[in-house]
Amino acid sequence: MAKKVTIATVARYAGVSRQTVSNVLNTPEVVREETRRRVHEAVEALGYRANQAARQMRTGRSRLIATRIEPTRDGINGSVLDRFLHGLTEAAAGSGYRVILYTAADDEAEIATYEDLLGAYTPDAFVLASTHHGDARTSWLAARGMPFVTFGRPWDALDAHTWVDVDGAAGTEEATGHLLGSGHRRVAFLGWPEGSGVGDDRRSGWARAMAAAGLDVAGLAYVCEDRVAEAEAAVRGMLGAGEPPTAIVCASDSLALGAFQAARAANPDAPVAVCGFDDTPVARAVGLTSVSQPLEEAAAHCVRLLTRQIAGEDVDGQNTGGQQEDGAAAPERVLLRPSLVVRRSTT
Amino acid sequence: MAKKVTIATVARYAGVSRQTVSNVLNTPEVVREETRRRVHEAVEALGYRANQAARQMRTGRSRLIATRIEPTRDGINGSVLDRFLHGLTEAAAGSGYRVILYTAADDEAEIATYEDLLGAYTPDAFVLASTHHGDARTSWLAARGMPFVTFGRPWDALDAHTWVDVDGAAGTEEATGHLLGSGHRRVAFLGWPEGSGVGDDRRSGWARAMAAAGLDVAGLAYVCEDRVAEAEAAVRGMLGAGEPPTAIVCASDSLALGAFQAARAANPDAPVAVCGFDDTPVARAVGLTSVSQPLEEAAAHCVRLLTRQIAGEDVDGQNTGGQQEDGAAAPERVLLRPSLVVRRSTT
DNA sequence: TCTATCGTCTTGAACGTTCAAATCGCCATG
DNA sequence: CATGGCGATTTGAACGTTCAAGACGATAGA
Repeated sequence: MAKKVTIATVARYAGVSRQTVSNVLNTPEVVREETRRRVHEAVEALGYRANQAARQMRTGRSRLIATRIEPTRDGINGSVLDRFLHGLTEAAAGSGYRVILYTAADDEAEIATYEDLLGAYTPDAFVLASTHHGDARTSWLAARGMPFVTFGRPWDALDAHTWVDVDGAAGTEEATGHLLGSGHRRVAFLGWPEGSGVGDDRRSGWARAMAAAGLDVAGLAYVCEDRVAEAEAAVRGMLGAGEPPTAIVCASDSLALGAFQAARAANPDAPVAVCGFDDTPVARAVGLTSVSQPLEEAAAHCVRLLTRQIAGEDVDGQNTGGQQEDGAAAPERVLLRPSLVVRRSTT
Repeated sequence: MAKKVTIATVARYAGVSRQTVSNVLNTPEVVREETRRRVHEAVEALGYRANQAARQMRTGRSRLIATRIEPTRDGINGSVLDRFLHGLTEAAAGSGYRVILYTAADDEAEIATYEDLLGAYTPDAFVLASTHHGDARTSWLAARGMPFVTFGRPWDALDAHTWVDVDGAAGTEEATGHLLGSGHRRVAFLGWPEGSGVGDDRRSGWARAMAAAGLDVAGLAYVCEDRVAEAEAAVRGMLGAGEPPTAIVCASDSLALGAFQAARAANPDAPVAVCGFDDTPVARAVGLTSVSQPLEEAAAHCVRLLTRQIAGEDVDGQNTGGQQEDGAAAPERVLLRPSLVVRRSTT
């Protein structure tokens, strides 16, 4: 059972003091090159790794990023957050951070978890997904000066805090444009009931594209809950009515799958074109055209913005009040453009 | 900015010493009831939370469970591990543990990550999924005496270490039995190429059920890669041949979806019955009968077995060699029974 | 030559917790 | 009445790291 290798072990091996080893690892520029080399050799030879707990004790930094893992949703779109989580873990590791998970049934429970986590593991930052109107979590964290980033806009006030999001409207706009380019004129939109930021945003992209083409959208906007069966029923009704659309842009792959099934049932040979959102495995499997979010990129931005916030905390006194010359004080926003993956459901 | 609340703050507030506070929290039985009450009040009033880093320094325990998050697979079945991960996070929280994530491209990279993690964050245990023949990770961890559990059997030697798994064979057996009960006689199996533990296991359940019913399986076992398109092609061929099956049990929902599409295309009015595995969102959405794994339960068992291993470590010297009266030394195995979710694809 | 400065390295202290040992009062036992 | 033991609590030390301050020799400026 090999004894634990501490900084003292390395120091003895290299014939220097503890602090010199620490300096080699944290502030190499203050130590002579030859010494640095010797210490590195010792670290290598002994397989030394800085103990995170001890480091945290002294510095107050845990190099941990906390985020919530959601219960699998009904729908098909759950996989989006999982891909994001994977991207986050990778990006974090690239910056020397690890991701620690928690669950919470609702916002209130989540805030209780914050208190727990902050007391015990003291993560350096939080990543919040699934933002919504009147989100209580962000203000709680902001009030405590905790660094955090949301993946998803704060739908109430865009400049409230740092966030990363994907431009859903641009996605549906591109999808609609793609259909218009194929000759479609009656392009419908199947979305969620009004009031959800994400849903309303996606609808607006469709409306914008239609308007730009000089087309009337009256009677072409449909609404239902985010479930396959409901979408299927809705589209069945839509196609049986007087002047049915020839293409449908959907707010999610769940809706799109339902629409796709209804379309094929109504006319197996030349079904109505259907376009989904999120490019989930199902869309790939079924051959559904869909809007794809750059999740890995979004996750990388989250980590980048967080590390910047954390670093900014160190020089706290300077940022508040003075000229924000370095811009570290102003919350940053990143809006990424999704891309359209064209498959056979729109050809 | 409220000062940090430490054990010393609580001690002063309650008029006792540090150690007494520590005792109230860790070994309440040694402290007088009245004192205990006073300390609890102080903890409550000040919102005290034990600092994990400091605790870890002293005890060597981090109360962290490390597990890997996989890159999203091609298929549809990725959601299985995500549900498991969610269950794991919840179960861990229930036992006072948190889940910390890492990624790794392959086994070798994963082992490198172990060294990193063990040096820095020193998790108390690991949970490994996606076990396979000749898994190098388990022996590495075992050699270092690291507590770990795999979700998935060690396919080489069942008694090698502690594991939790779902009885895939029982699942396909039940699915096959369900189809036989509906009057089907020519029930085919569509699985993965031989050599994967999971796949071979699932095939064996089907074979068992067929044998029990006295049916011949010659020419009824099909094989293809785990992709929707390939399954679709395979089943198209199958149904065009001389004596086609009337029902197909599949090793995954990906395969089942492909089979389902081919079946409906071949005969929209009375398609061949199809049964999948994993009860993924897609199966739910499309109406595919599927075998459902009790993932939350599996995760809970993992945590239970881990905490037991961790606790067993403390009395290390006693367990080795002596009579294993308490059984803590022998690796435990848990095999859970999946359940069949019947939907319209088999009626 | 004396002092100041710089580069390099070392020493003591502290972070918050728990372990091990010591203290103290009290009661039972010989 | 001395001794021992027990229950309840306190005190000192240690975990491994980094910060703050200091030491030491060499070089430069007055």
